[in-house]
Order: sequence, then structure tokens, then C-alpha cells
Amino acid sequence: MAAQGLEATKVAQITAAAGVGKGTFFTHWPSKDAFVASLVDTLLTDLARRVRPVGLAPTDAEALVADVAAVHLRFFQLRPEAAALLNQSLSLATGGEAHALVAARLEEHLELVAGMIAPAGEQMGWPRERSRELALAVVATASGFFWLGGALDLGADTPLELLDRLARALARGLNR
Amino acid sequence: MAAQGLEATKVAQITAAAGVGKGTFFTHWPSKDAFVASLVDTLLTDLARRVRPVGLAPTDAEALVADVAAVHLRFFQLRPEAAALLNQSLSLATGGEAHALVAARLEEHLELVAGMIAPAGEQMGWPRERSRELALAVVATASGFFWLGGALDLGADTPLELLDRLARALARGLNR
Amino acid sequence: MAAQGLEATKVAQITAAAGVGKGTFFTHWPSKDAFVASLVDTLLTDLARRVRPVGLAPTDAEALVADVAAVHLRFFQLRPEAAALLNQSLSLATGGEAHALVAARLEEHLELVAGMIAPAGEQMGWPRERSRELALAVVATASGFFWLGGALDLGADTPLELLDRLARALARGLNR
Amino acid sequence: MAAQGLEATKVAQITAAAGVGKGTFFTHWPSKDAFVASLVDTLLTDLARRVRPVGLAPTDAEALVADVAAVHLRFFQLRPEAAALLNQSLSLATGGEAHALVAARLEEHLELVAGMIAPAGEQMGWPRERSRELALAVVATASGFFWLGGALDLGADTPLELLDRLARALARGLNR
DNA sequence: CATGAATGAGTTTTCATTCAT
DNA sequence: TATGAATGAAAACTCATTCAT
Repeated sequence: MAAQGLEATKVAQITAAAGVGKGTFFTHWPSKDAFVASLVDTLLTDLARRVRPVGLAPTDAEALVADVAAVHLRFFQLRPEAAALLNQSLSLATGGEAHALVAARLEEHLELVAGMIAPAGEQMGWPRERSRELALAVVATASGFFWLGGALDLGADTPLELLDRLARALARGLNR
Repeated sequence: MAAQGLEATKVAQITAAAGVGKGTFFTHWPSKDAFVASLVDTLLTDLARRVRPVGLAPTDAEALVADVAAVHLRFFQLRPEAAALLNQSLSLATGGEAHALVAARLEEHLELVAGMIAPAGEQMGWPRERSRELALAVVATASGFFWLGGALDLGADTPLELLDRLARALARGLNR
Repeated sequence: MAAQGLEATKVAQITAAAGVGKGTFFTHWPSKDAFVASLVDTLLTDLARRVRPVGLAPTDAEALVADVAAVHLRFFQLRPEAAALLNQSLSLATGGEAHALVAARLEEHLELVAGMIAPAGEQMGWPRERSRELALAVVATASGFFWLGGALDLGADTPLELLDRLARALARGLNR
Repeated sequence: MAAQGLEATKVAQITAAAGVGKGTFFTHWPSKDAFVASLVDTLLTDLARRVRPVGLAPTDAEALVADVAAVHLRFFQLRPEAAALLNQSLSLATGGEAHALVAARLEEHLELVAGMIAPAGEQMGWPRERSRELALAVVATASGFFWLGGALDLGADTPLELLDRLARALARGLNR
């Protein structure tokens, strides 16, 4: 799916790869879109599991934001298909049930990140009521970097240290 | 197209909106994908026109990077459909001609940006041979911010000054 | 089934309503069509049970025909689903086993009715070798009235006396 | 379609018989059900064209009712597929748009017939507010006779005179 | 005997694309 | 050059039926 795209991946191909009949797919998910939504759900749950611990260890504001950003970058670098999935799932028929689910799930993740970095952001002078935009910047940078990068064969081999520098740059810069 | 998605926008709808017959579409573009590619081409040409001037006025390294980032952010904020278009066009059948065109065009834009900020990056200690990643970070942050944001009704009304702060944060952070 | 139609009623719905597993259905009937055929069988058996007594009490020819018609009309009025079932079962794949069964069963019922009213019909001048058509007219009027009527919310509340008048009209008219 | 049933007749078969591509069907009708509804519309328009003239020539009440019934019987005898179509079209997904259309169209026809025979019916003592039931009896007898008959190879060769006798019987009987 | 997960044949419908006019 | 009717490949989804448990 990562290689050929969500839309281009047919249900028949999925079931064939799974070694089951075509109909079996629909005993597990009511539609292809629902399946994609469930994939995004899993993906964001995984991502959250990586992000949450960062908030536990006490550090200064700058390090916290940098760490959150770094976790996102590393996550999507290790799973380029996750970036592809997340970005393509937003192309699901706007107005459809699945799109709404994905958007809601993404919103939820943003809320999580915003909740974690809002205090740090405030300390750096970033308005609290705009913490969601701050979180969005962090998430979008990471997911966008590897989504666009995926199309250009860029990012997969970017050294961890450079990724970290990117993350820290954002945090340090904010912390003028 | 921005509202309902690339795939969901049918050729008939496009020609109806243009007030021409359905067949006329194919006298101008050989396929729908080619049309999308041409749209991306136009979009990146426009973007380049905004970006280029930034490199002409001599400033210090930090300001240059910040300005390039800021131009990207402003561009996509003013044209949310551009972010949607760019991100969705990457979902075009991988391996297809149109996908290749889009990727090549994006690559070209990255090259432009990389060329502009590479010296500044180097001055800040960012390895020159990794300048494309730096450019990618700048572009992806801007396009990703408004692509994800578009799905969450976020970003459209983010004050310019905050967007600028974001841009400058990245530059200032890098310039430790 | 009466409400949504034979075809629209899925096996899963039937078994769910019966509170048994889906597979259980097929331990009782070899196929859905066979089930429908058995339903028609039961239906016509019930109908025959109501019709037969009419032939026992000795009356004049006109009254006999009228009574047979009246029994049919009353039967289908009391069981609108029977009219729906009978008429829809004839839509079963022509040439299929189930269709043949239903047709044969209907034929049998017609034979019964024809046998009962043939003498009366003959007395009224209706050719004996055409008694099946006479029987068909009686049965079709009743089943058709409530089948078409069912789609138009007509017939369910038609007073018994009017239905009887209809039945007697046919008989009296024949008995010129 | 008459031979194998509405449901059993696939769109592919229709277009093949018409010598056009499969997709062409959907440039003329939005769905198979809509096509069936249009068929019923045509059918009832044809039928109405035959029925209407009967009301113009002045006759006595009994003859009028008999003639209306006779026209219906003859119509469906000459076109057995019409009886099949009408009866099967009522099996279209209840609640669907097509079903509603068919029902409305049938209702309209009933109204026509009711309007024609209501005065005669009243003269014979049939309550005016029940004229629709009277019309239903006339229509249902004819359509039902050939629908059930079609399944039993009965009716197609029933002599016209017998059909007329049936029609007159109903009228004469009512006119006690 | 009951069960329900698995199956895949079969159908409608969509829509980019063609091409005669 | 513009048009839109015709096309048919493709794809999601349904559901009666099977069968291992």
C-alpha cells in the first residue's frame, strides 16, 4: 500500500496478500475506507505510545518541545508507510464517514501533543490558545517531510543526528 | 477540487464548471492525470516566483532561511487548495507518467530552494551535501501544515505573525 | 418478508428473527428458494383447507362459485403476506427447481378449485374443458386484488360485505 | 425479460440484445430500477390509451363496466409480458425510489379507471367512495389472470369470447 | 445437529477516454 | 476545434452457500 498508494491498492490485492478470499475482507471491515480508517487509528495509537513517555521525564521547555518533535521525526522515518498512510487517508471522500473518523483521530492526536507542549510553548511566549497550531507544526513537519520525501527518495537515509538537529532547531528557535 | 479531493473531482464536473463540453477537456490535456500534473506545474511556478526574490536582497544567513520558510508558509496559507493539490498529486498512480512528472517538478523546486539556502545552511553548520533535506524540511513544513490543517479547520486563520515566528524559529534554532 | 419482499429478505435476517445461527437454515432447507417453495406449499395447503368445506354443503351452482371466490378473497385479505408471497414466488428464476415446484403446487390448487366448480360452471354454460380458466379467474382475482392492493394501501380495510359482493357478482354474472 | 423475470434479466443481457455497450444503458437510465419504472410507465400509458375510448361511447352502466374489464383482459392477453412486468415491478425494493414511482403510476391508472366506472358502479349500488376498490378488482383480475396464468401456461389461448364472458359476468353480477 | 467465519461468483454502477459528427 | 453519446474495463460490495468445529 505504501508503494503504490491507498487508492491504487485494490481489495483483491489485500486479500490475496493475506491469503484469504475476497469476501473475507468485508467480514472484518464494512468497507475499504473503514479499513483505512482503522489503519490510521492503529498508526496514531502507536505514535502516541512513543510520544507520551516524553512528557513524563522532567526537562526544560526547550528540550521537551525538541524531544516531541524528534520522536515524530524518528517515527515517520522508521515507518515511511505511516507518513504515506496518514497523508493519503486525508484524501478519502470528504464528507464520508471514514474521512470524518480519520480527521477526528488526527485531531485527538493533536490534542495530545498540544496538551504536552502547551506549557512549554507558553513559557517560550507562544500563546496558549494557539497551542494546537504549535502541535500541528510539529506533526506536519515530521509527516510532511517523509511524505514528500518518499516521493523524492529523500529522508529515508537522513542521519538521525540531522533529524534531531532539525527538531532541536525548531525548539531552540522558538525559545528566543 | 480542493473541497472534494482530486479523485472525487470528475472530468465532467471540471468541464461543466468551465462551461465547455466534456470532450473538449481532452483536446487540451491528454488525460486527467496530465491535467493534475499541469496544475502542479503552475502551482510550483507560482511558488518559485514568490521564493526567488528572497535570495536577491542580501541579508544574513538566519534571515534568509527564515524568509524562505515564511514565503512558503504564507503561500500555502493564502492558497489552501495548493497544499491539497500538492499532497494529493503525490497519490497519483506511482509509476505512472503523471506521478513522475509531479515528482520531477517537486524535485526541481527543492533544488531551487536548496540552492538558495545551501550557503546559509553551511554557514550555520548544516552539511552542504544535505541541503536538499534542509529545503525539504522547509517546504514540507509549510505544505504539511496546511494539508493536515485543512482537514482539521486549522491554519487558515493563524495570524501571519505566528507563521512568521514559526519560520524564524526554525532559522534561529539552526543558527545556534 | 411481506414488508420488504422475498428477494430483499436475506437468509441472515430470517435466521436472526428465528434466533438461530445462519448455518442452521441450511440444515432445514437446501436453499433459500426451496424455503420459499415450502412456504408456498404451506400457504396453499392452508388455503385448500378453507376452500374444500365449501364443496361439501349442497347449494346451487351460483352460490357455490360465489362461496369459493369469497373464501379466496377473505383468505388473502386476512393474510396480505400470502398474496405477496404467492405473486413474488412466481418471480423465482424461471427454469429453476423451486419455480417448477411453486408452479406445480399452484397448478394443483387450481385443479382442486376447478374440480369443485366445474359442474357448477358447466351448469352455467361455461365449457367444462375450460374449467381451469374459470378457477384461475377466481384465484387470480383474489390474489391479484391484494397483491396490487398491497402496493397501494388498498384492500386491507375493504369491508367483508363488499368483498362478498364482488364474489357473488362474478358468480351471478356467469349464471346468466 | 418476460421469459426469465425482471430480476433474472441482467443489464448486460439487455444491452447485448440492444447491440450497445454496457455503459450505454446508464446514459439512458440512471439505474436498472429506473428502467423498469419507465417500462411500467409506458405500459400503463398504452393501457390507458386503450381504456379511455371506452368511456366515450354512451352505453348503460353494465356494458361500461364490462367493456372496461374486457379491455384490460384483452390487453394483458395480447401482451403477457405486460402482466409479468406489472406484477414483478411491485417486487422492486420497497421503499426505493423506483417502487414509489411504480406504485404512484399504478395508483394513477386506478384513478383513471375508478373515474370512469364510478358513476356506473354507483348506479349499480356500489358505494362511490369505494370506487377505487372496484377499479382494483377489474385491473387485478386481468393482470393477475395472466400473471398466474403465465406460470401455468394458461390464458394465452383462452378464447376471446370466454374472456368477454368473464368481463360481462363481473358487470352483470354487480348489476343485480 | 448447530454454528458462523470464510468464500467467490456475480452484479450494478462509475467514469476516463474515444471518435464520428 | 468543440462536442457529448457511446464505451467497457474495472472495482467495491453482496450474500447464498459451505464446512470445519
